[in-house]
Amino acid sequence: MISNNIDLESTKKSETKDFIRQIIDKDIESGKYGGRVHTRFPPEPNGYLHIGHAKAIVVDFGIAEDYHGLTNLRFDDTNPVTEDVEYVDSIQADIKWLGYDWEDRLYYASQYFDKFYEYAQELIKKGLAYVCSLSLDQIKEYRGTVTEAGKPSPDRERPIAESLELLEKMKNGDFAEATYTLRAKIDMSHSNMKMRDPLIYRIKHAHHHQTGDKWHIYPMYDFAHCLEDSIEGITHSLCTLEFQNNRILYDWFLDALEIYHPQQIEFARLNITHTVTSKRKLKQLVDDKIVDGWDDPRMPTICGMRRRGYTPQAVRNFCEGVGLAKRESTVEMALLEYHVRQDLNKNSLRMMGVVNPLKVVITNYPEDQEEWLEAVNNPENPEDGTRLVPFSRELYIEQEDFMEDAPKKFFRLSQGREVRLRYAYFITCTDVIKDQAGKILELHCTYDPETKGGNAPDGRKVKATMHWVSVKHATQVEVRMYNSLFVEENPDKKEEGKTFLDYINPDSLEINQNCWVEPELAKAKAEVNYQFERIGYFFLDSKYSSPEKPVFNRTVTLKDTWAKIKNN
RNA sequence: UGGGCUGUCGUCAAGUGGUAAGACACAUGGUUUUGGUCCAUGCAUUCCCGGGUUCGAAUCCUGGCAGCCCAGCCA
Repeated sequence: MISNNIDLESTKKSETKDFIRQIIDKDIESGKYGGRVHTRFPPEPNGYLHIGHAKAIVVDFGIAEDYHGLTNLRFDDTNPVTEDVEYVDSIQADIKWLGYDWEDRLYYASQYFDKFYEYAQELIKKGLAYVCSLSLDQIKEYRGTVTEAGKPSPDRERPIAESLELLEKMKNGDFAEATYTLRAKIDMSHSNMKMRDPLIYRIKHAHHHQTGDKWHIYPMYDFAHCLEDSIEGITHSLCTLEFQNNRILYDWFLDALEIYHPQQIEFARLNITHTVTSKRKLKQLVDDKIVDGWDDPRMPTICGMRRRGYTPQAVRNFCEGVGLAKRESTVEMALLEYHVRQDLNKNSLRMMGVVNPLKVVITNYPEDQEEWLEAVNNPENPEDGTRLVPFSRELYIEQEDFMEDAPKKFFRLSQGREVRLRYAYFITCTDVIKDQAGKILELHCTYDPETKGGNAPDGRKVKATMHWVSVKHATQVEVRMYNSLFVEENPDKKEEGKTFLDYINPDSLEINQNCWVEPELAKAKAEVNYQFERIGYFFLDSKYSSPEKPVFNRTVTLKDTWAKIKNN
């Protein structure tokens, strides 16, 4: 009885809702939108999606899903000079990869351009907008500052008919860029700068990837976005904190036009330590060839994470795990890695591969003999079955797994010490063979035939189990180890004269050419996550790997308790 | 500086007047043919600071302080 109550209580607490879901609960209760929940994900097609967008996607699609609502994918393509179809394709691919579906609701802001134009005319007719002839610099000057009120444009009281006519000419391409703008007539002394007669249209003689050369004027964000949401019947327009100042305008346009009015709700964007997510900075990493492209496995882009071997489920779990609130925050990279490991532990195939080989000769094992030993593919999922791994006289083990004059806490191989080779035998190191310079060339060991499979009939124990591959049967592969791109938690931290590029980690990529894997791994498939036992999770590189020369990306390391002990 | 928003463990984050959830990280033990996984335990006498209201305050009032956003014909 008592424990039941405790369970109930703890369940309830762990399910507390974020502030947006609380708002939606209230809206549903009050019948605000007839119980509907309809969100949208509105990227501008001017760059690749990154982990920050992933959170927005999980928020937009996830919330709608929770309430059995809908989510539209809408390209907010109101500025043709920065946008490109290249991005509309990649963005769709990335959202699909994350596992979300907008069904037939793919929209473009540009498909509403005619409607926007009508709304603009209506605003003029209501005396709420005017065509302004101020130059760029003048507009800036007339706007005032945060502490000083602005002053009205000389065109502010332009007759309605004249504004209408001028707007028509702007639309037809009769004027040069930057000669005229359409502005909302609001309040030049408003304490919120956004309200000081914001621009509605600007002239751009630009080719648009969707509408071609039809338009010579393009709408500004504040005018367009609320209308897009209104036209699509969005209920909750979720966006990031920096738009808080814009909400007043969002509401103003919809009220002025007296049309369907969704509500904008802002939440904090996702920041992660040891990386950057600004479009400009990511682009610079690509342009300066610091990384291998937008999909470099070190990039926080969705395509980068995909190439590295992160799974959609891990990324989604992470995004859900970071929470949804209004406070600016930076999540530790460790949390992302935790979710990646969590997913991969359940869903990866265990294999054996040696990254830094050290040759071992089993001196009492017959030279011409080989055995194929059964190994479990995934102890977390018996359905993944077993495979056979070849064993023979000459093996490779990991250099790190042998130490001369080993300390007490080192459990692995050393002279005179016995360890287990996973799924194979107990071996004992008898001799260390070195060259004249004292460099270790190989190890001589003996094996105990009684311990086949890894258990001693006499019940004796060993402290370590090590991975290995048979030299004769091994395939050489390339393995790429990735470390964080930046050495500083916050690459944007301001030290005098430094930029984020000064905190690039010189060791963010280590390429190992001389790695050896078991036969099953030599046949590794693309898009499958593997665990190299005791090392980490790996994924075939989509760019450089080939059947002749497999290239593996390290997705993430295994947690390494020994590394901690060693470093103390 | 005018306005908008935010300050709860190292990092996220619940909490909505009844005596500080949870996760990651960290630490310590146990299990283990991966020093992985898993399991157990510990980890904020205190919520940016000061004053007030109250039997009772992270929650209410008040005065400070700190951080972020806004002065693109970007979104």
